[in-house]
Amino acid sequence: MRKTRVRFAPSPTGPLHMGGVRTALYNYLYAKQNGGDFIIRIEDTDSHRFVPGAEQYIIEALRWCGIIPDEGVDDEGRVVETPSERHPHAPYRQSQRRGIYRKYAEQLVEAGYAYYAFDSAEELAAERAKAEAAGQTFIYNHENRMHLRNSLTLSAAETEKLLAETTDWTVRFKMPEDEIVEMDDLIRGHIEVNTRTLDDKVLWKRADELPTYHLANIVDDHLMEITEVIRGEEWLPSLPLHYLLYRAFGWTDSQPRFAHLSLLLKPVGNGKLSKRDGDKLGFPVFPLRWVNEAGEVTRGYREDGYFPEAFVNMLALLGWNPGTEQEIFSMDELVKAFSMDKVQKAGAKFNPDKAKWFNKEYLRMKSDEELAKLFVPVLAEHGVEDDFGHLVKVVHLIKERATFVADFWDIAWYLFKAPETYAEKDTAKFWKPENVEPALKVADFIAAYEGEWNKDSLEAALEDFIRANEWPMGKVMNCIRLALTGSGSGLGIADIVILIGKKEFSSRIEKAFANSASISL
RNA sequence: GGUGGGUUCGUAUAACGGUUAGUACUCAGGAUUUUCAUUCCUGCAAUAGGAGUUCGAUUCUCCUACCCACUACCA
Repeated sequence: MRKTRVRFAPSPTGPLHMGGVRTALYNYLYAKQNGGDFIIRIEDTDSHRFVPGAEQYIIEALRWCGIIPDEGVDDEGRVVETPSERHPHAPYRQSQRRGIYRKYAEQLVEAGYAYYAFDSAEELAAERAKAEAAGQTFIYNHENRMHLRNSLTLSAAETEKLLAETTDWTVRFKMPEDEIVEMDDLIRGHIEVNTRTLDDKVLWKRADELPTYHLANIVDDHLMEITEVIRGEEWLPSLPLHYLLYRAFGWTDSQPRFAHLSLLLKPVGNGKLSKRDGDKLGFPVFPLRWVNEAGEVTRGYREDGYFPEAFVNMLALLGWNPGTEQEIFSMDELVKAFSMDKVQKAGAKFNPDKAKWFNKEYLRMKSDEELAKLFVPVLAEHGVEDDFGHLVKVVHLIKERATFVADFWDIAWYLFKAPETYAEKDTAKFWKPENVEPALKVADFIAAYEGEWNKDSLEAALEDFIRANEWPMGKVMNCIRLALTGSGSGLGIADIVILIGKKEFSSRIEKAFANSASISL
C-alpha cells in the first residue's frame, strides 16, 4: 500500500479562481484523511502566459484558507527549488525541471509511441483553414499524419538534419488508430473512449525546450509518486491520452487513480463562473484581492470581510455533501467527513447568498473579544478610538445583527458619536407633541435613575415608569430612540443608555429637544 | 460539427427499487419585541420529456431535449 500523495498543480497565469481553491481543498482533504501528503506543483510550461506575482498569490491564497502543503513550498510559502530531505521531489516548478522531460519524450519516440513533427505553426494554420473551408475539422492523427512533415514521412537522414538544424520542431504522441481506451474515474465510474477521434498531441517543444501539460503532468506525477489525481472536469477529455502515456512509459502499475471534479457555475444563466459574473453580480470570484499589471483591482473574499473558515466551509459544500444535515464544518471535521463518492457529478451553481449566510454563522461563533479586535481598525477608519472593554460589550450586543465585521459600524455607529441629522420619515411618524412630552419625562427619569447600572434593571424601571403613567410604550420609546440614534431603528433604549452613559444621553436628549422646534412640525 | 460528461424546488443538496420526495439558503406571511434586527412558526416551490424492465422507478436500460467541457507547439 503506497502512501497517499496528491497534488494541486496550478498554472501561474493569474490569480487563483475560487473553483481552483475548491480543487485544492478537495485534494487537501483527501490527503489528510488518508494520512498522506498534499503537494503543490507549479505548472509553468507556457512561458507566454506567465504572470508575475501569480505564484505568490496562489500560495498566499491557499495559506489564508488553511490549505498548507506538505511539499512544494518552504515554511515561508516559497516554492522549494532544491531537493532536500524534507522535499526530495524538488524542484516543484516545471520550468526548473526542464532538463528532465526531453529524455522521456525521446524514450517514447524510440519505442515508437511518438514521433518528431516539423510542421510550422503557419503550415498547421493553413491546414486548419483548408479543412474549415471544406466544412471539416483538421485533426492531426492517423487520418493525415502521413501527409504531413514528420519523422514518419521523412527519411531518417532528413529527419536527422532537421532535428539538428531547426528549432521549431515538436514531439507528438502517435495516437492509436482504433482502440477503445477503458478508464475509471473515482467520481464518474467507468468511461470508454475510442482513440479514433483523438489527435496526436504535442508532448515536447524544441523551441523553448519545454514539455506541454500532458507530458509534464504524467512524468512529474510519476516521479513525485502521486497516488490520486484530483483535478477539474476540463481534463476529462485528455484522460485517454494520459492513460495511453502511462502505458507507453510502462508505468501502468503505479498509475494514479483519477477523480474529475465538476465545474463551478455562475449563479444565473449558464456557463462557468468567471470574473465578469462577480463584477456584474457583486461578489468576489477570487480568494484574495488581485491587482493586475494595468493596476486594475479585482476584489477578494478576504478583503470583502469573509472569514477563511466560512469561505472554505462554503466551498466544501459546493459539490460535496456529508450525507447528514450538518452544514457547519471546521477543517478538521471536513477532513474526517470528506468522501469522494459523495462528490457531485454535475456542476454546481455558486450562490452568493449562501456564502454570506456561512459568514454570518461563523461571525456569531466568534468570541466578543476576537470580534472587538477586528472592529478596532474599522473604528479607526471612522476616526473613533474606544476603550477595549467597552468595545467588547458593544460587539456582544450587535454581532447577531451582522454578516461582516465591517457591518458593525453601520449597525452601531451611534454608540460612538451623536447623530447629526434625524431621519425625516421617522421624525414625522413619532415626533408629535403627545409623544414628545412623555418622552421628555422619561428622559428626566433616566437622568435621575439611581438603580443598578445595567440593562435589565434600567429596562425594568423604565417599563414600570411608562406603564404606571399609561403612556404608549412604543411611541415614547421611539421618540427617545430618535433623539439617540437619529432614526427609528436600533438597539433597545436601555442598552444604548448603558453603553453611551448618562452624560452623553442627556446631551443627545438636550440637542434633540433644542431642535424640537425645527423638527416637530 | 465531433468526442466526452451532466440533468431532483430559483440555488446547494437528501432519499437499500416501496417516503405525504426531506433539509439549508433565498423569498412571502405570522408570532415575540419599545423600533430595527435576532429568534421562533407557517408557507411557496422539484424528480427535463418519452419509451422499456418491474407488482412498484427520483433510483436500472434506451431514445430525445437541454446544459457543460474539450476539440492549441494553453493549462
